[in-house]
Amino acid sequence: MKIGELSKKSGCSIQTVRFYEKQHLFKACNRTEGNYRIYDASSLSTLRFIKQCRSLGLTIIEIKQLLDTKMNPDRSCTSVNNLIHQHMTDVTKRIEELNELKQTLTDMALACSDNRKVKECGVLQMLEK
Amino acid sequence: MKIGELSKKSGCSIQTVRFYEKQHLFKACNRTEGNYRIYDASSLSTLRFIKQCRSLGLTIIEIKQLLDTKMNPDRSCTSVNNLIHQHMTDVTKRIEELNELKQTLTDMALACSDNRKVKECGVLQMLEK
DNA sequence: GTAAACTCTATACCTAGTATAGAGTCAACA
DNA sequence: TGTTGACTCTATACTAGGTATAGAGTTTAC
Repeated sequence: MKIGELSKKSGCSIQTVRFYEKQHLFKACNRTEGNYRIYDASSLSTLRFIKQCRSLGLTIIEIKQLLDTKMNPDRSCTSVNNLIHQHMTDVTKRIEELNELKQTLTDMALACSDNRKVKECGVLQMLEK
Repeated sequence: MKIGELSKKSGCSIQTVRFYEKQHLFKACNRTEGNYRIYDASSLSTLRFIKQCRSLGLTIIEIKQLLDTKMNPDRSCTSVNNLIHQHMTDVTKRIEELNELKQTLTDMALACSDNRKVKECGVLQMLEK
């Protein structure tokens, strides 16, 4: 199949597919005589794998490592587990940070109301500190 | 004071200060004969205001709007309140997304353990789907 | 006088794409 | 056979919010 079909089936845009190729994440198996990229079913499943990883927030470098790891089915999968655990830690930390931020924003919102003037604005006063 | 002192007092790096200037967020009041930027106490408080806003996750454009608003002390501060409320909505949404992501990662981590081989890896199997 | 510390501009780089421009390719239809 | 439209190609620029140089000039202290 050509890139347009792959794009539709995978849900990645054409530019994204070409971008992944430039990042050495994912390569077309062949080209036509007119220089069009050609993909097969396994290209599609790799691209779906990549998409799934991206939706988890894994970076391109991490996905590259996972794809490398998949090339050696008999090795230990410890690095995969470590990656997921580390990522969970990061996400947990980020959630905590955002919860603190939300609290600050809530306090800030309570400090003012509409119908005030800029010079009396409780939000701006909090931002001065 | 010169940029190094401002940087230390504000906690923003020198490059960041110059970057904000290039973004028309913040300008040195003067230059020395040798073309060094000169700042005063009000520069410092503005920069602290900017830093505070950034720590809340406001964008540079939003901060620019806030700084503009502050120039007109007698106008209504409704836009400031709206900005904070919108930002709270965004943060809340992001927290929800990250909580879902965390759940997915947790399920994934449970699907495998160390001491398995890549071809048996529960994480990789989940990523294939 | 000179060495160290500081500052200047300009440019490139980062992530993960997105959005063009301008050219080439291919299939269908008249 | 010509041509129209859909598709694809490469290359480049842009996004946000900085960070990190290179190479030059300035200031300060000894």
